[in-house]
Amino acid sequence: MPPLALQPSNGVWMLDIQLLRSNLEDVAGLLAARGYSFPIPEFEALESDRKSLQTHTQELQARRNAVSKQIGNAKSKGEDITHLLADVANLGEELRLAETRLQETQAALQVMLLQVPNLTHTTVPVGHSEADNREVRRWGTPRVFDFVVKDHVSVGENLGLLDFSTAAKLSGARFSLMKGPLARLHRALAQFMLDMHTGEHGYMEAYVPYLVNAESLRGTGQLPKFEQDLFQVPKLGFKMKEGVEERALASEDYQRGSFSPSDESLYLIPTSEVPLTNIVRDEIVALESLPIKLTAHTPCFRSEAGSYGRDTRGMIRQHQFDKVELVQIVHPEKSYEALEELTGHAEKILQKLGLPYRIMLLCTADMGFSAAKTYDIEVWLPQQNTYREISSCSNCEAFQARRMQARFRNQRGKPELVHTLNGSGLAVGRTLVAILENFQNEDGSVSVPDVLQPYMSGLERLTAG
RNA sequence: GGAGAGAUGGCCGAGUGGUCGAAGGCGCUCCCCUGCUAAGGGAGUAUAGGCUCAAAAGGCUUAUCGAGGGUUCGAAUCCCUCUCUCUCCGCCA
Repeated sequence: MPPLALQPSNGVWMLDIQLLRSNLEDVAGLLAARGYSFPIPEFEALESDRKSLQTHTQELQARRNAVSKQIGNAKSKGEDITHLLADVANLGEELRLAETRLQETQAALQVMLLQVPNLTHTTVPVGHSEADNREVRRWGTPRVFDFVVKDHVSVGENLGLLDFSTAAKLSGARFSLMKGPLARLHRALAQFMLDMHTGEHGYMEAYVPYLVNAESLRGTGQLPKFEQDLFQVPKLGFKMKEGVEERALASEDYQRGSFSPSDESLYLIPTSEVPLTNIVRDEIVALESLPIKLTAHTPCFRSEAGSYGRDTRGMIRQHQFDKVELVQIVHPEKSYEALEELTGHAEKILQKLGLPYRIMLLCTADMGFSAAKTYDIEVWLPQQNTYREISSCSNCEAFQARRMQARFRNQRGKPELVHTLNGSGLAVGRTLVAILENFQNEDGSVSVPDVLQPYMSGLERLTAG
């Protein structure tokens, strides 16, 4: 294996490193509430190593810089410099050693800290499982059926518009094939959502890459911890890549250690939150440009390695699904306001479609890695006789911003981390499931929600044939 | 895929081994002068980290000229690898 590039010395920290140093116990307590046990002794040991190594290294660097400056001066005056050179004879080796050890310690610290999830907001209920999530409100009344309701798989397959066995032939389990008016309804949903968010809610539509690099995934928090959930794509063809590496490995420069290979893979996006949010990575945006509100309709790809056995039937849990995403980049003081607003934007879609739902405030145990506070929107599924997640709206506060170094210039003209939010507005596949189940008729047809009919050339029902 | 050129601070742009975190210009901020829709003069103006300090201020210090590595007492400058941008040719939805 060629040597991997080490992290930059001023690394990407996940929590505010200052906060961690000064309030270690408090932070660990908050993390414990969300089920993460922070390794305090290991951290303290690494941190104290870091401190002494860094001080020592910088002293050596300062000495080297001073002597080098003297040498420069002496030389320009034509003075003898041999005694100066003797001065720093051993400095080089000592410095090299110190730098290496510092880098290793920084890297170890970074590996540890990149695993640490965000701190939760004070309004988040402490809990141990999803059972402790708190229902905030409900909208709509579930329809009363006077016939036996079918699940979306039966509805779709009976119409001949949904075909899982062919999808399995093409790709394997957890893929779906939609046909005819059902495929169109799926497309109509995405169009409708985008039109609402751009036309009514003030988001700018974006078309984004579906393959992103590791930096982007690190920025939004999917890497390094959740690589197993992602589909990875080698950047170069294997053959080409091998050729390049063989040549490189044989080269004199590699032998000397001055070769750095580009072995970066790309990853299929698990959500367009990744490309949308990373738009501001390594940027300092103007105060006046906030809030930045972005939306995109993209496919999302998840390998979901850990979840086999759950929702095996139907379109609920797929390796590929479409989603319309909402992202906001906001001033830190406005982010909780923005979370309510963004959640409302997602709700509006369900209201327009006429699908009953409830809003759940997730408890500490059930939240995503990067989130400080999350509302899940759950849509009513009559066949399951329950509400199922269709959207997740989160305020990540400065967590992603810190990883991304995404900042704005505050009123004093100083860079400050932005806050980032994201939410599904909505998951298109699951919305389609909800429509198939809630709008099914006794004869097996499915009514098209009023707001979607204009996108379907006025079609009012999905019927067999 | 082939050939070539490039990447420097908010922007433009100089800088081929030393006192360069980086000339000059633009922009921006503050001050002065002048006074009518302008101009002139002066000062300031990167980011991140560490140590110090009760804290702020301040002080000391380190790193950063696309990224990583190498050579050197010393690298924006020399060498290597990678990434990206641009121009021309080819190919292509």
